[in-house]
Amino acid sequence: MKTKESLLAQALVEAVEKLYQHTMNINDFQFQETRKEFAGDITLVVFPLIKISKTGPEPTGQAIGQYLKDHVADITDFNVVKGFLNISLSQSYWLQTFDAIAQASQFGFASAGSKPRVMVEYSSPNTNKPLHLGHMRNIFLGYSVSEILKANGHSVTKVQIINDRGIHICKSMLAWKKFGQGETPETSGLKGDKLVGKYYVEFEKNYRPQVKALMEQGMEEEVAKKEAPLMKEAQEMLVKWEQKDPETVHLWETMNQWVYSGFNSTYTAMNVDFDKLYYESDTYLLGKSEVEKGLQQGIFYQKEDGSIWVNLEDEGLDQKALLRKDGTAMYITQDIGTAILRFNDYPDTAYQIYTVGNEQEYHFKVLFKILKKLGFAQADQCFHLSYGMVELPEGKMKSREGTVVDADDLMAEMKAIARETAEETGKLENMDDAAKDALHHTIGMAALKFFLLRVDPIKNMLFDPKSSIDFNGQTGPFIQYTYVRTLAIQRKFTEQFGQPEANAAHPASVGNDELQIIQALYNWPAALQKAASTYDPSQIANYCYDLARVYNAFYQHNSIIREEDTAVRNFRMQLTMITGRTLQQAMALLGIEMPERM
RNA sequence: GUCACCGUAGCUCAACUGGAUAGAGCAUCGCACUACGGAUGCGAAGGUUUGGGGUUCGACUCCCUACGGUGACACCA
Repeated sequence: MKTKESLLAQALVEAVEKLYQHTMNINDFQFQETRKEFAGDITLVVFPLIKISKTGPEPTGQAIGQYLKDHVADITDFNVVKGFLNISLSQSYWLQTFDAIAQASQFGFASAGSKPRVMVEYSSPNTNKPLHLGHMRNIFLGYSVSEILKANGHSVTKVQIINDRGIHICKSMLAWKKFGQGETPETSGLKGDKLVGKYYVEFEKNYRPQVKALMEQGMEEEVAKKEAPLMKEAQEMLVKWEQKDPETVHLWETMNQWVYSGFNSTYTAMNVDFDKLYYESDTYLLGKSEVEKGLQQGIFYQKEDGSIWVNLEDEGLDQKALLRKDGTAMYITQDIGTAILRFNDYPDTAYQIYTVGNEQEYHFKVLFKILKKLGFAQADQCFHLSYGMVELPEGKMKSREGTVVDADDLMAEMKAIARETAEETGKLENMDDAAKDALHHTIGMAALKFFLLRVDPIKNMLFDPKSSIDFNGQTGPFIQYTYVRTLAIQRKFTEQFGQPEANAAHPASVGNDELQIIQALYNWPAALQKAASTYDPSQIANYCYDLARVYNAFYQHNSIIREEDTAVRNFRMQLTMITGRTLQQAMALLGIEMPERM
């Protein structure tokens, strides 16, 4: 396929040479989309050229426009408005472009493995709490970015690090031991992660009054938090765990299994997956030894009390502790170990992308500098895919404030709304219950994923549970509906006229609505590339919405099956099919499935 | 206190990275319609892009400044 720019390139360079005796590279010209209110398919911004032409923007535009029109067959017309040269391209150019798009089975996708391997980390939950709305943004983002990078030719390894170690786990374990009376997911009917989460809350419920009581006796809050009997017990448990006390380790393993099976069912419902899981309990020791190695090499230094530090003041950062004076690992220690382990596991990895909330920007800045100091060249390219919070109207989402939106609950709610809406329309009467149920889930997830992904990741976003998520307008189901309609039309077309021919002759001329669709399809590769280079799925989401909207406008004003002219009818059918295909392939990059009916 | 990010219609979000008259959806009002799938389409109304300076042919975008909202600055994770 010839891009609009490449169509003009040669003649444009020539034009400037002949008219102004100046040699320019095609990349030096500035193009943009022509605004709707003007005639044209592509616009050259002429302001930058007036220095060369030594005349005003108008005459420059006129002169270049005329030259182009005279020398490029596919340019039918041009106009100059202020400093903008609007160029109109022939219908035959657009028809050829459409043919090229239609023939590519995965238009816009780069061939697999043509770019280096990238590792994408996402989700990475703690094992003491169920997944909530904040995780959902993380998970959908990470999954989508992985798919987008694959579509752009990268090999991708999807991973997560599971924070299965530390005092927070011990809190759940302790509370379960004290108050659980042997409760299990089987006996309680609770999902494993919910059960463990319940005992985490239980711990806090009993722990807080203890702290309060100590403070009332005149103890400082800091001290009271450490001295409360429950906390001391939890600390003892952590020590026992580190000493590999069999009973403690066994309980830890049992409760972790509960959590993992709970998480897995949530991941299945979300339709996301991982290529490899990393566990903090496996990586923190490696982190420790790497830090010690770094100390020997003089990259880090040790204070008198025995703690190990790195000095990043040269880099404009601070000093940072890497290992406590008692020799135990910290959060960053573990991350160092994990990163190194991953580079060892997948030596062809060019860099890692960490999908983690923006509150950890400093942490990752530090981490990448440390990796660099340790001699990992990949550190330069490592990227913190930082995203903003999902805020609730009443205030931020923080588990301690008790305003979490649980992931499983929310998915169930979305599904219920999808069911209601579907039943109102009543189009699914001859579908069996299992298929309906799966469909409602697909639609509910589309609404949810699209809602979370259509916003620029770096921005904080708002989720209002009361108004919930819309199914009309700029939404996932709107796009699904458009897709489903393209299939319905195709079915009916086939009934009446047989399979649509892929290479049917084009009509003599096509209307503006049709051109709009071709142009929207043409824009897909650019949207995909931008999404990949900026790690931003919202580019894909907004593209899908645009394409669906343009198609719907066309559909509303033009007949397809009832069109009598065979060539026109076939062509419109082709447009319909390629639109559907593109929507389906694009939405897949957001992790959104397209149903056959809805 | 220092630093980072954000601030666009009543609300939720866009704006091709410096380009034309800042665009969509929701909500409001009004149309279209035997509709090939109406979870639709068309239109109206809604904006001093938080305020104030600057840079230049041209600023939502870059710089400075004030204000507002987040967040980070632990031998927490």
